Amino acid sequence: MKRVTIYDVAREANVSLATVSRVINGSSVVKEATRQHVQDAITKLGYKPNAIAQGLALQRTTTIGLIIPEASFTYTGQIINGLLDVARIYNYNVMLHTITEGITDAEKIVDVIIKSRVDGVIIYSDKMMEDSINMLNHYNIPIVMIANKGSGDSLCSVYIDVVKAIKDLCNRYIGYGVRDIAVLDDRRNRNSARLMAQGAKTAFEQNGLEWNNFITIPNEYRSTYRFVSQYFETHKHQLVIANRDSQAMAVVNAARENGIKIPEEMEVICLIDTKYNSAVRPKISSFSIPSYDLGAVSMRVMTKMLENDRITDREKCLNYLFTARQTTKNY
Amino acid sequence: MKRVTIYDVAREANVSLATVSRVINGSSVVKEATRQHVQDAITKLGYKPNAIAQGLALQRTTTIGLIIPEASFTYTGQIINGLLDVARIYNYNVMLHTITEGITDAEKIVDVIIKSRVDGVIIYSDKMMEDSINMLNHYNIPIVMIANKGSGDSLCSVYIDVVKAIKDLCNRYIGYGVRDIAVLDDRRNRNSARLMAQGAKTAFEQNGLEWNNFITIPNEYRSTYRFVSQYFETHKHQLVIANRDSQAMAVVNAARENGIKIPEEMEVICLIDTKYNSAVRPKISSFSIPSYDLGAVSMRVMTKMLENDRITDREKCLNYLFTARQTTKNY
DNA sequence: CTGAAAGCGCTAACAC
DNA sequence: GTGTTAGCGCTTTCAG
Repeated sequence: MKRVTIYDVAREANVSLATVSRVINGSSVVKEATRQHVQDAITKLGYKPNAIAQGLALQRTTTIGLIIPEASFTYTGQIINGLLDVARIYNYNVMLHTITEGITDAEKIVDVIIKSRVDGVIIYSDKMMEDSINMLNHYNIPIVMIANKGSGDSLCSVYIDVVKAIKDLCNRYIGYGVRDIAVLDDRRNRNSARLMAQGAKTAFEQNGLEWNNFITIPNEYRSTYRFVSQYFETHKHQLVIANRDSQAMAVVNAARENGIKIPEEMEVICLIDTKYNSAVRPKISSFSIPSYDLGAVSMRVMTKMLENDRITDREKCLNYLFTARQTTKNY
Repeated sequence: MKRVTIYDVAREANVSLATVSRVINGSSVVKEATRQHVQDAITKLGYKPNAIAQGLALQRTTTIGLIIPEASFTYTGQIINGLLDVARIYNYNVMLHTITEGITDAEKIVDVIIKSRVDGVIIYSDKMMEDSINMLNHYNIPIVMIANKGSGDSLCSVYIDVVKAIKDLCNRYIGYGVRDIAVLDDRRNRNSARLMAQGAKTAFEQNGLEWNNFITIPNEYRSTYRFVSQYFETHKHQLVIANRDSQAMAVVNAARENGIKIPEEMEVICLIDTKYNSAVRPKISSFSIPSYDLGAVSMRVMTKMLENDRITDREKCLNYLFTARQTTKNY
C-alpha cells in the first residue's frame, strides 16, 4: 500500500497543503465546510500524518527516551507502566534503552539518544549514570531522573526518600530496644544500598549510638542467596533490612536453613516489594514504593518541562509506606 | 547548545554537504585526505546526524515498535532484554507500547504505530490482538509475532510449542500411571492456558483416555490465590500444571494450607518460570522458556525482514526444557 | 572524487 | 479563510 501524503489529500479535497495541515492540527480558522471536505478526503484515502516529517518541520518529535538498567524489569515494570500510561495521555511515544553496568558505555547511549532527537529523556538511574546525565545536560535536553534526588537547569527528579524511610524505621526499632540492625548490600543497586546504610547510620547517631552493620556482598558470589546462605551460618541479627524482596526472601530462606527462626529470632524487612511478595511465604514486611506513581509522575514532570509549564518543584519526593507482614514481630 | 547540522560541518571542512554525507555514511569513494578533514570537523563541532532528517530522506527510521501487554514485565522482561541487545547490535531503536486487554483500543495503537513510521513491529501477543495484526498487515509493515505461531507475506513468528511441551509431559506422567492431571487457567493469558489444555487433551487421547480437567478461574476472584485456596478445600489432583510460577506458588501455598502434601500427594509444575522461582520454597518444577532468546531471535528475524535477507523459516519454534525441582517426585 | 540541486512530508509565516 | 513558499536536515542522482 503506497503511503498517502498530505499532497494526495490536498489534491483529493481540492485545497492546498496548508489547509490540510490546518485541519489535521485542529486549527480553528478553517471554514467548517472545507474542514469537512478535507476530513472526508482523509478518511477516504486513509491518510495518517508522517510523524517524522512533522518532527523535522517542528523540531520536536513528541518522543521521549527512557533509560533503565537492564534485566531489572521486576522492579521497573510498574514504573514503565505508569510512565507509558501518562505518555499515552499526552500523546508522547517512548523509546526504550537499557544499560548494563560495566558494559554500556555512557558515550554510546548519549550518542544514540541525541541522534534520535527525542524531546527529553527520563532516566531511572543509579549513580553509575552520572556520566550520561552530565553529557546529556551538555546538550541542553530536558531530563527527569527517577529514584535519584537532584535538579538543575533542565533537570528534574522524582524520588523516594530512602534515607528517611530507613532512618525512621531504625529509630522505631531503637525505641523497641533493638540494637543489632543490619543493612544488606544490593549489587544491582549499590546506590540504594548506600542510602539505606546512610539512613541507619543517621538514626543510630541521633541516638548517640554507633552503627557499622553493613553486609557487603562480595563480587565472587553469583547471587545474594549464595552469599547469605553462607553468611548466616555464622551470623545473626535482630533485624536485617534488604533492598529488594527477592533478596529478603533469600535472607529468610538462608536464615531458616541455618536454624534461625523468622521473625522470632531475626526480623527481615525490604524496601522494594513486587507482586511476588504476595505469592511468597512468609510474606516479607516491606515498604511499598509507589513504583507506578514514580513512572507516572516523572512523565508528567517531563511533559511540563516540554510544554514550558511553570514547574513548582523540580525535586519531587514521593511517599513510602511501611507494611508489617510475616517477617516482623508486631511490637 | 545550538544543534550543529551537516551544513556547519561542510562549512568547517570546506566541502559540500554531499561529501559530509558520504563520510558519515561510510561511502568508500571519498579520498582519504578529505575524509579525515571532514572527520576532524565532525569531532571538533560535536556533530551528530539528525536521525529524523535521515528518516525522512531515506524513508526508514531504523526504529521498530514493540507491543507488549501491560503490567506483565515479570515475564516479558527477559524478552525485552534479548530484543534490545540484538537491536543495539543492528543499530535499531525500539519504541515501546503497552496494551491493556479490554482497555487499549487496537485502532488507536495502530494509528500511533503508523504515524511514528517505524520500520517494523514486534508484537508479544495473545490471540486477542488479531485485530491489530490484521490492521497492521493492511499497511504492509513487517511484523514479528512472539509467542504466537503464524506467518504471512510480511509476517513472521517466533514461538514456543506449548502444546507439544504439555503433551510430552502428560505422556510421561500417563506412563507413570498418573491419570488425574489438571491444567489451571490463566486469566492473564487465556491463550496459553488454552494451548496447555490442548496439549493435555491430546496426550490423553493418544492413550485412549478422556481428559477434562481444566480448572477455570471465575472472574469474580481477584487473584489466582483467592480462588485456589478455596478450590483445594474440596479438590485434589495428582498433578497440577499452571502457566506462571506465581500461579504455581499460589497452588502450592493453597494446597498446603489445606493439608495437601507437595509433592507427595500432589505435584505442581509450571510453564513459565521467572527468577523469583529461585527465591521461593519449594522451588517449582518448571519448563524454562527461553525468554531472552524469544526476544533476541524475533529481533534478528525482524532485521532480516528489513534488510530483505532470505528468510528460511517464517515460523521459528524455540525449544523448552523441563527442570524437575521440589514440587515433583522424581520418578 | 566532489558539488549542485531536487526531494523526503510537513509546518508556519506571509500574502491575498 | 485559504494559498504560496521557504525551510526543517539529510540523501542521492546527475554533472563535472
